[in-house]
Order: sequence, then structure tokens, then C-alpha cells
Amino acid sequence: MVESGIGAVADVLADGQDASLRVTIKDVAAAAGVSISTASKALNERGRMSGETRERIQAVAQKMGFRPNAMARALVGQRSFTLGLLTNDTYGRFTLPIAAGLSVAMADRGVSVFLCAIDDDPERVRSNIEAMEDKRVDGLVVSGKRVDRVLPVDLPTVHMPVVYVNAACPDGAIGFVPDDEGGAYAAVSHLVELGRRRIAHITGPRSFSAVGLREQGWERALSEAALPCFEEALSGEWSERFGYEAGQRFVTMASADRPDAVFCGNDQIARGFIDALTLSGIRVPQDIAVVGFDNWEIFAAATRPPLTTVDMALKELGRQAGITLLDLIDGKPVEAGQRRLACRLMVRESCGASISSSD
Amino acid sequence: MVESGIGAVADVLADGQDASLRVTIKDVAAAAGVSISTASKALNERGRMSGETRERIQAVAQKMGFRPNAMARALVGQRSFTLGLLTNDTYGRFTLPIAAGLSVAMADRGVSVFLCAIDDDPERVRSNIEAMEDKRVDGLVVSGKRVDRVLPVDLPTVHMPVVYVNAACPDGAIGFVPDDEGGAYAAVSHLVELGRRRIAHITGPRSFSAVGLREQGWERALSEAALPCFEEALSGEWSERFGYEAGQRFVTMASADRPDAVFCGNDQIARGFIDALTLSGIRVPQDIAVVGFDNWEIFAAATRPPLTTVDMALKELGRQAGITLLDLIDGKPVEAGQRRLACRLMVRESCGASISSSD
DNA sequence: CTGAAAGCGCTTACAG
DNA sequence: CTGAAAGCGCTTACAG
Repeated sequence: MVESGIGAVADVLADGQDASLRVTIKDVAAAAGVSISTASKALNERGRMSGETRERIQAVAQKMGFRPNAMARALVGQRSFTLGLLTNDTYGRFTLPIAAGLSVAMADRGVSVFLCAIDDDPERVRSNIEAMEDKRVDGLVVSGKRVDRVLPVDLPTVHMPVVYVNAACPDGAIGFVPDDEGGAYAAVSHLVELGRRRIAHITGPRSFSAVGLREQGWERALSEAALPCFEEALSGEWSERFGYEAGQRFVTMASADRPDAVFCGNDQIARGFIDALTLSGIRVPQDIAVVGFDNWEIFAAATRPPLTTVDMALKELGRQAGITLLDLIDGKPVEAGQRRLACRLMVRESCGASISSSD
Repeated sequence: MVESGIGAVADVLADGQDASLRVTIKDVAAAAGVSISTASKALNERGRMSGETRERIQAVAQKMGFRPNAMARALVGQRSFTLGLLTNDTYGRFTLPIAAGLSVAMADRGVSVFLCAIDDDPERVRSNIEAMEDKRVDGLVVSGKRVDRVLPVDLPTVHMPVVYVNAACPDGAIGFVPDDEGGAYAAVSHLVELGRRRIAHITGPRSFSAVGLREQGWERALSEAALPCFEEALSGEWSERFGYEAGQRFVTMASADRPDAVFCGNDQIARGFIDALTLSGIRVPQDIAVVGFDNWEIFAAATRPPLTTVDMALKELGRQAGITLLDLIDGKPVEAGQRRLACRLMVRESCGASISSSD
């Protein structure tokens, strides 16, 4: 470790304003010449009192920079206005947008969220959940990297409401996942509308439920258009490499036998696939149109040409999960089950849509 | 929004264990037949008392599933064992590893971290900081997407210790950034050791301080080896596109005039650069060795051939920042200034090192 | 060795 | 309309 900026011990607290010197409601009450309970009522807009005193007390509090201690409040109110977010996706594709969507929506409602990064070590999961219980969070959102895998979380013992996002949702629980089937349907329908007729599908491992759902969306769009599937869906890894290999396979076909469009199960596959075509002089989208899935910007925008793809609205997923969790905490009735939130087709260039028709 | 799993209202609380029925220290004391203060002392291993009663009380607490209310504890202890993480990088390249490293290290020490996702809207920043003050976090880590940009955080008014990560560090404050110069030096030295002599540099916009530092590392490694710089560093966008264009430029050179190695300012540039070479039949690493910067797995591992690159040890950065913040909170003296944490060279194939020599 | 009291910073009935 | 009292769940001196 290299050090720079040698010298003085850090001056961490400005103006000599020590955290322990923070102004309390007692200070406000004294300064305003009223009792603590009156101050409390004035500040919280409850009880009846002359508007004049209420305003005076509020002005004093404002001037003194009074900020109520949320922990003291929580202690009496039996409500901490905090949430825990448990996630085992430190890889980051899904967690960050979900966490950001959740965090922002919650911040707007005065609730803060604890981030608990857990690898798949059950011991760590256990201790993180205990920490959340000790801190008396009002609820938990559990987020994963696969829609069909549960986290190693022993839920029956958890004393608070839980909502699942992008993870398997146990019976009787509440979960939010992207609508894979609907997103795939939208993508393929878009290709059909653009006049493509021989639409293939290249996707990830069959062990992922998302693979099955996206395949169903592909089939539904084709059958509604009375088009046949172009061969069976090609299943492999979720990787550029697999997309590349799949592309090479099409390259060797007689051009008349080739598909005129390919719906890829994710953006990485689409990227590898397009690279393979480009290397062999097959033009995208002119010869073969391509649509991906994920809208992982860093891939989708960098692909040559830029990739049309399905956006899973992950921020919205996090937002909805948080709002629903708040409802649960408030005791509102919430129906059990898994919600599938709509995806959005992000039209760029690889599908062959002209700018003007890209609704 | 599609709904599935219709029916019963969610059964969110198992075993009828309501949060409000949680066992308190009063319950434990009663069950053990001692006073609350005795129970407290027994549980906290302080004061003197017979080992027998201490163990009995602990056993009772254990059996009842007693978990002390952290908020009550915080209220008296003037210490919440919580931290706030403020970040404006929702794009996610840097935040997630940093957050994960921080969160895990803190969890091991019993402290939990609030995630505050802020776009660059100053109003949101303000309200998030207020929320952290209200919640009485013990300290703040401020994390950004650029080492040379400060967040729009009005720090003089913050009542607690702050540490900066991957963001500009104001005078007198404490910050952690990756050692860009050292990482670049390691990368280029590695190329030199592998026998490369004409080593070029393609990098991002000069407005980034990281660009200047990485360039200095390149120059130092070359000058120590008594090698000249291969032309001036080529500066452009942090994008695949720019890397690709730079690659095309080298392609048109007479092969004798070309560099035999290129150090790229980030992995995206390296990726685009390699793609351009490959398309023109120039072999990597045989003809031109390539090293990147970032170790963004999703690029580095998918590049053909897999990319040798500099890892910035972001998790470690988050971990160190957290530990230092804890020291600050504990009142330990901490030197002001910015720390540059060592980077680590991740050797794959694009540099031409044989597996065995990839230390 | 053990317990009664005070207090952390707030809110909420309940009397005046 | 206002304030004294009790209490949220703990810990920490301070007496016994």
C-alpha cells in the first residue's frame, strides 16, 4: 500500500460539531420554553394546539437544526423504517439495478435499506439474517441471480415479512420476476412485423427456467403468425463463446437454408453470434436480423451493429418489490404468489428496424 | 403486470411468531428469576457474578431465542453499528464489488451498511444524507465512479466520520483509490519480461486522472527497461469502438512498423482492439501481445484470446475503507490523505505468457 | 454477588 | 391548549 498526503491526523469532524452534541427534542423544548411533549406534538403535527405556538416551536427546531433520532422513534413506534436486502449475486448483473431501484423508491418514503452481500455460504446467510433481526428491520427483500433457485435462507424462523425478487418464490410467499415469456414474445413478434419469416432461437442451458419461458414466447409469437419454428432451439452456455460457435454453424449452411432472423437468449450469446457472422461477411441485420435479451448496455450498445434486445426493467422490479413489502409491513392484504413484471423491447439496429419505425 | 399464484392472502409470518411478540431482556430476567440488570450483565459478560448464574441466564436466553434489540442498545451506547454507503455509480462497474467487500467485512464485525443510491441530483444527495444522520449511522463511505470527481456532497455539515472510495478525496480527508500507476507499471513490465520491445499505449480521455497515471506507469516501466515509448499514447473514448478504430489504424501499417505489444487503458478498449486485429488476420498474442486494465470478467474472459489485465482489487478497496472508517469511529488516530491500494496483474493468454510462466 | 434507579431520545395516552 | 408520567428495550453507575 502506497501512502500519500502525509501529515495531520484526519480532521474528520468539521466545526467541532461532534455527533454526541446533537440537539435533542429536550434542547428544542427548552429553547422554545415548552415541555418535551408539547414540542413533540408540535413537531409531529398531532394533537391540537394554537397554530402560533406550533409554528414557533417548529421555527426553533429548524433554526437549531433539530433532527429526531430515528432509533428512539423506532423504539417506541415498533417500526424502524429500515429494510434488509439479501443478495447472493455479487457478480452484479442483476443486483445493482434491483438494489438501486429499491433504494431510491424506499428513500422517497423515508425508509433505508441495508445491503447484505452473501455468497452461498449458509453460515454467512444465517449471520446476516440475525443481524437484520437484531437491527429490527421491518422486512426483507431476498434477491438472487436465478429465478428458479432459492437462497439457502431458512425462512420459517424469520420474524418479518419477506419478498423475493429474481429468485424462486416458495409456496405462499410473494415474489417478483421479469416476464420472460412475454419479453420473448415481444421480441419475436417484432421480428415478424419486420417481415422476417425464418426465425431461429439460440439460448442458454435448459436447466434454467428462463430458457424454457423464453422459448415458449418464441413459439407463441411464431404460431400466432402461423410461422414454423426454424429448427429446434439451440441450447448451450450463456456465453459469447457459445453464440460464436452457433454463428459458425450457420455460416457453413447454404445461404438459402439459413434463417433470416435469430432471437438470442441473452446479449452475450447475441454478441458472439453477431461476431461470428460478421467475420464471415454475413451482414446483420440485412442478411440475418438479431435480437438479444437482457439489455446489458455494455454489450448491447457496443455490439456492431448496436443490439436490439429485451430490457427486464430490473429497477422497476426492485421498486415494486419494495412498495409491496411496505404494504405487507403496513398490514395491508397482499395476494400471495409470483408476479411477472412486463419487459420492454429496446430497439436499436440489429433487428433491422429503421429508426422511424422503432416505435 | 401478469399475476400468477392466485388465492390466499400471503402467509408472511410463520408459526404465528409476530415481530411484536419478540422476547425481551425482561422476559429473560423473569424466566431466570433475576433482575433485568443482572440479566444484562450476565449476557454481556461484564461485572462479576458466579459462573453458575451467568451460565444459567445465558442458557435461558438461548432457549427463549433472545436477541437484544440493537436500536435500544444503540440508544444508550451512542453507537449504532451501522454505516452508510453513498454511491452515484448505478452503472455498476465499481460499486458492486466495493459494496460487497465493504458489506462482508463489516458484517464480520457486527456492523451493517445502508445502501444509498444517488444519481447526481443534489436534492437526492441531501435527503439521503439526512436519512443517514437521522438513522444515526456511525460513519459514511462515499463511493464514486471516477477517482477525480467529488460527489455533490456538502461535507462540512456532516456530523460524522467519512471515508472516500474511488472518488476524489478533499483536503484533510481520507480516501482509497486503486494504484493506477503501479498497476500500469506491472502490466507493462510483464510485457517487457516476455521480450516485447515496441510497446504502445491506447487509452481513455485525458480528462480522467486515471489516464495520466496509467500512462506514467507505462512510461516508467519502459524507461526502466531503457525502451522508448512506441509513439505517443493514443487517447480516445473508454469504448470498444475506440479500441476497434485504434486497431484498424495499426492494421494499415507496414507490419515492420507495428508495435509488438499494446497496453490498453481498459478492457473495453482492449476488446475492441483485439477484434480489429483478429478481423485482419493479425494474431494475438503472437504478432501483437495485448494487456488490458480493469479485469472486468465479462470482457476479459470472453475476449478471444482471454485477456491478461490489471485487477483493481475493488473488494479489497471496500474492505479497507470500511476497516479504516471503523478505526476513525473508534477514535483511533488515522492519517489524512489518499491511499493507493495495490493492483494485481491477472495473467490470461493475450499477453503471450505460457501457462507455466504466468506466476 | 445482586438489584433499584436513572437515563439514552423519543411518543402516546391521560390528566389538568 | 399544555404538561407530568409512563414506557419502548436496553446499559451503566451506584447502593446494598
